[in-house]
Amino acid sequence: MRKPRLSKLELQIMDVLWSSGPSSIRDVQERLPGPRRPAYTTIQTMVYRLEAKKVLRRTSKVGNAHLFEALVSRDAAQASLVDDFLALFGGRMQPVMARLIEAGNLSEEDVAEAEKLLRELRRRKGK
Amino acid sequence: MRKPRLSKLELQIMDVLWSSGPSSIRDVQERLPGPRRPAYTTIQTMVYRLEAKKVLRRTSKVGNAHLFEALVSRDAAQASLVDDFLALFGGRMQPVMARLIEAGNLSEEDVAEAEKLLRELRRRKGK
DNA sequence: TAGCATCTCCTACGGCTGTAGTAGGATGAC
DNA sequence: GTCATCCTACTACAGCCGTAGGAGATGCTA
Repeated sequence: MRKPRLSKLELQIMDVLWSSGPSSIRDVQERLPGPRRPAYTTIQTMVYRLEAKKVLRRTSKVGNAHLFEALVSRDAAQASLVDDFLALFGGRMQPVMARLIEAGNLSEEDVAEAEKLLRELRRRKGK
Repeated sequence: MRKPRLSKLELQIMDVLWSSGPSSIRDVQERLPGPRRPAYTTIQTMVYRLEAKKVLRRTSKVGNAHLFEALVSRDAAQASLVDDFLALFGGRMQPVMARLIEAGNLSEEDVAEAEKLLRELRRRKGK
């Protein structure tokens, strides 16, 4: 599976598919967040392009409307996102963490959670 | 100061200015990493655009070459980067951390460092 | 001062993203 | 059956990014 490289709007669209399963264009458009929601045909264009990129595909029809489902997992897409992001920082985590903490985005609970995950991972690997 | 929103190449260019101080276009082009380095005029175009966006400015001349210096700090640029990145995850840190750890990007040292930073921040704020 | 190297400034273009309109086919309600 | 509604498929366009070439000015060197 190749790297997806999805934009913000593309991710929002995929989020609907990941959360709600196979959906029509209308479904996607209506479930998009915020008051400044793009027009129906805007979503349609993006969905068609995602289809061309094999990020999603048509499955079945309901009435004359197509349903679309994700071909790329949320995990895979997020992994690409993280990779690209890290590359911007030269792959070094430390400045990233520093920025996250200074911006107040990273709480003590987050760090505690991270530690727990790390311990689990080590245990799994060590075994 | 507005949000910079710099692309990968723009960041690489700014990195030279942040690291080396005022530089000519030739300087920037030669200090760019990797074997697939863009042409001189490509860098020039990007620099001109960064100038139009007020991310950098001309300072002086050496011979007939202009020197350019950063108007936006590395910290500010990185902060924007982090903000945009977090927005893609809905602002929730937990999935981000999980992905970082699973990808093996986040080491125990990184987490320890994060804790230290958090403690410092708490101390500074608490006082 | 003649010539070469270097730099500036302008122009161009293809790809991607976000935006949306239009034409026409299908569906459903009456 | 007819009409409004909904959906599809296609087309268009502007902005940004990466890419770079060409024309002409400037500066260095012999």
